[in-house]
Parts: sequence; structure tokens; C-alpha cells
Amino acid sequence: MSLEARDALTATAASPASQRAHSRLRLAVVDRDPGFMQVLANRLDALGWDLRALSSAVTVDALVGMRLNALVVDLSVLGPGSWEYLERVCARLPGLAVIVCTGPSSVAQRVRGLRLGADAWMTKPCHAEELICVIEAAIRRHRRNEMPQMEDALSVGQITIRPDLYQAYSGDASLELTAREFEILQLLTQSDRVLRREEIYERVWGYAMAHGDRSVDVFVRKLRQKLRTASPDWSYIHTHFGVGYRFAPEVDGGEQQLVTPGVGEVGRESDVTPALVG
Amino acid sequence: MSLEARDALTATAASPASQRAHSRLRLAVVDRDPGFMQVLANRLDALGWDLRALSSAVTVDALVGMRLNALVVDLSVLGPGSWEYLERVCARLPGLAVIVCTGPSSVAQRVRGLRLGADAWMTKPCHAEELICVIEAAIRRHRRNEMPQMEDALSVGQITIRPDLYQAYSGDASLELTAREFEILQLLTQSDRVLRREEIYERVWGYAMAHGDRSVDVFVRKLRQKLRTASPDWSYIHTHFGVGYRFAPEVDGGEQQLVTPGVGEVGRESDVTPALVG
DNA sequence: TTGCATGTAAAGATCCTGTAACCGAGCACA
DNA sequence: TGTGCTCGGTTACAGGATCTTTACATGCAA
Repeated sequence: MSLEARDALTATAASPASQRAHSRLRLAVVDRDPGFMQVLANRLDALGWDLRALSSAVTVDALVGMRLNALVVDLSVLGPGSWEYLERVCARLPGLAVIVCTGPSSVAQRVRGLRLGADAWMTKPCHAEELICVIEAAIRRHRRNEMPQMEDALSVGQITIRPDLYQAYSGDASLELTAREFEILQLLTQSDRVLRREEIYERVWGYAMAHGDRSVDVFVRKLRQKLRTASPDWSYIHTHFGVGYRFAPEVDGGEQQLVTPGVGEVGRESDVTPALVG
Repeated sequence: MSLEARDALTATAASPASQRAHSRLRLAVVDRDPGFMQVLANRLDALGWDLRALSSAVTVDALVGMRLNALVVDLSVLGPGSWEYLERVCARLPGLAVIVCTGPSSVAQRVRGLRLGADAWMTKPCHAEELICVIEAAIRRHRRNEMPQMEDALSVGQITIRPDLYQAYSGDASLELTAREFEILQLLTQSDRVLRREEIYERVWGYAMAHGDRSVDVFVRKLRQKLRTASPDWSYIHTHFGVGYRFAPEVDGGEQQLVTPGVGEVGRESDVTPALVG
């Protein structure tokens, strides 16, 4: 590792792995303009956000269930009870970033919306990029105060990962992972696909991996060692020769079925890779 | 930490942690439009806000010293280095609500401003009332979760924390904590997770920690010393190497698992002891 | 088999933390 | 006004923990 690179890392003081902790942003948009939604969807998809488009208002309870980070509404879609709806949503979900994005309005309307709890008011037509920035700003502010651990514990195989404690456990016994080991383990468990070394390095270290760097291999070895000690009958990290590593808890011997984690919402349904090692 | 900032801080002798509860909102506006300022001043005065009008940019350290809740800037007043200035302010004071209120702009400019950390962008001319709502919305987000400030006494291990007295006790003997020490202890006890130094610093001091600042370590040492003196058989503050500190009362020696964090909540609800000193 | 890619282990190199000593600014008090 | 005290904050150092590098062994694919 070059000195400059290392300095750059410690200088930023916040490792990429830690800020990546909260996975994808969840956003709901209540709007009926197909063009608007299309543009937004494209942009958000590129950013890796989880977007759900709603063509009409849903109940507040339904919103609660969606566990959103942000909500964008066009008041004209809500119809008559829009102000009350806005108020109820903001009252019920104080941690939700609410952005009103609607057609031309009066100052009084905007004032009313903001007073009721909205975080921002955008006037249509507007540029998707700007709207996204506004959403990001609102979420950013909410996040900063959201100290409480909204990071769920995650159980995979016999191992439990506790992001709030920066540690993994087998039962109640700590694996005694170092910070970097934990970050790599956490990264691996967050995806079912094969991760290339360069990818792992970049996301954990925060900058490009130098050619021939074996750090990832060494850490994977340490991880495997500790995982084996804590949970001898399971295999967790699998090597894909010439490609990289993949995380999948498997009971050794015979069975090689994927054991779906039980605790916490792991919603990793999308990219399950059936192709498997030998 | 720069000397100016230090002076500013110690001079005012009031830290953000103590200030937050109930005080007038402090707002600074960097603008040169007399009419705009006049209208704003009248409105804010009626609301009981503490406004300081600045006709040109002040140093970031000076802003730190003002202990503001919000900052409104007209980029045209800042001149050439405005983006860098904006960025520096937002980085240094993550808890500050920053609103850019300036003349006509392009989407790209607004996007840039928001990405650099601004909370909102208002285009002049604008209605004072609306601007105030936007400021309030930004501050509201910041304030929401700031220190639940439970006034109840809290017993952890052999220690009792009395927010009303700004002091901690072992039985009826005071630990003789200083203000800073108490604030850090209180922050630590309010969370079961590992807190990174940057988080601790930001929440107690009120602005971003400088790289290489060891203040948190030093105060943790002082805290540990006093905790050890008052309660020799217990460990309270645990170091997570490469990450930060975590508060958890544990009996030394034999049983180290007094409070075994299960997979879910670590509930410290059980041991709140209201019974207290004279 | 050969040529890489990966596993393994150990040795520095580097970083992180605990610790103590120090300095300057406020404050109380004579 | 000067003195001594406390407090917050800085700095330097030492020891230990962690990370990186390197070398070699092993395994996979062509």
C-alpha cells in the first residue's frame, strides 16, 4: 500500500465500510405522471435505491410497514384530504423524510405543508437530479440524529452478526473479530453473489486494490479460521477459483442446501445464485 | 483543533450538549440586502429567535464559536470561494442547518450546493415566511432526536447518573465528574452500541472532530479513573480496537457476562433505580 | 505436466490506545 | 492585581494490537 493512499484513508476517518452499513435506501413516490416516474426510476435504479411507485395514497399503516427512508408525494394525487394525510404521516413517522413534489402552489400552501411536517417542497416540473438531491439532503439530516441502532442483528448459519457491536457471535461467544475482519465478513454476508477481490478491497479499504495485493486472501483466511473455531461443522466462505469469494452458510458433509437465515429481515431474495461449487 | 475554535469554545463555556435543551434558536444570515434583512429580522424577532446578521463571510472557526442552530447564506456575497466555503462549513458543523438563499441559479448549481451538504436551497426573491418555514424544517430534523434528555436518574452497575444534578454517584458519594466528563458518560450510557470517537466528539462538542484529536481518549481515561475509584470491581467503558468505545457495566473477574446481549434488544430497562441520594 | 491462483504462516511495519505530563484560560479570592 | 486552583485540551511516548508484506506450500485448470 502506498503511503499516500493510507494517509488518504486515515485522513477521511470514516471507513467506507461503516457508512455502507445501512444498505439500500427505501423510497416511495406517490405520483401519477408516467414520464416523471420513469425518469426517476431510471435514475434511482442506477443509484441502487429501492423505489416503490404508488399511483394513489396508501394508509399510514401501510407506509409504516414499508420501512421507508423517504416519501415523495404529489398533493394533487391525494385529493381533498391531502393536508390531513400529510399531517398524519409526518406525525406518525417523525423519522421519515417527506418531500412534497407537486405543481404550482402559493406561498401559503408551501408554508402550510412545511409547517405540517414536510421536509421540503419541490415545484413541478423539476429536474430529477435536483429532486434526488433534496431527498438525499432530507435523509442525511434524519440519519445523522438517528443514533439508535436501526441495524438489525443477522443470523447466518450458527453465526450472529451484530453491527451495533462490531462483532460476530456463535451463541453468546464472541468470535473476537478485529474491525477489518468484521467489515469484510459483514460485506460478504450482505450479498449472495461471488465478490471479486478487487470489489471487496475497494468497498472495505475505500480505494483500488494494488495489483498482486494479497490482503483480502489473508483476511479471508483469518475469518475462516475464526469461523471454523466457533462453528466447526459449517462452511461459510467459499472460494470461486479465478473469481473471488462467496458467502453461504452450509453444513459440512452431504447437505449443501442453502440455509436461509431466520432472524432479521435479510431480504436477499433477488440474486440467489443456484450455480454452486464442487 | 484550532486555537480560535478552542478559545471560542472555552470562552463561552457552554457546550452544545448542555445548550440543546431549551434556548432560543440561534441563526446567522450572511446577506447584504438591507430590505431582506429587515423583513427577516422583524419576523424572527417576533418569533424570539436570536439573529446575527453578517454582511460577509466569517471564518468557519468563528461560526463554530457562535453555536448556531442554523445558517442562511447568499452565495453571491461569498464570492469566488463560495463552494469551498459551503463545503467546509457543512463538513465542520454537521449538526448545523445550512440554507442557501440566493438569486436565480441553475439546476447544476442547486445540485452542487445540496450535494456539498446544504439542507435546502431557496431562490430569491422569496417570501420571508416561507424561508422561515424551510429553516424550521431543517432545524426540526436536527433537533428531533437530540438527546432524549431523560431527567430520570439511571443506575448502571454500581453507578447512578443524575442528569438533573449533572453528576454521577456511587451510592451517595459523588464521582466529582466535570461537565465534559459527565456529558460523555451520559452519552455512552444512552446507547448499547459501540460509539466511534467521531460520533462521541460530534455529539458532545457539537462539531466535527479533527483528525488526530485525542480528546475523547483522554476524557475516557479520566472517566475510567473516576469510575474505578468509585466502583473498583466493575468495568464500565470498553474499548473496541479500531472502532471506538462501548458502555456496559460488567463485574470484573469470574462472571464477565452480567448483561449478555441477546440477539435482540439489550434492554437496560430492568435496572433503573429511582431510589436515590439526599 | 506447466503455469497460475490460492492457502498458510511468520516477520516486520504500522497503527491504535493508554498514560502522564504539560499548557493556557477562566475563576475565586485575597 | 496577583496567586493559586480547576478544567479543558494538547502533546509525546511506550507498549500492544493489528495490518501488510513476503515466502513458500498447495491446489486448480489447461
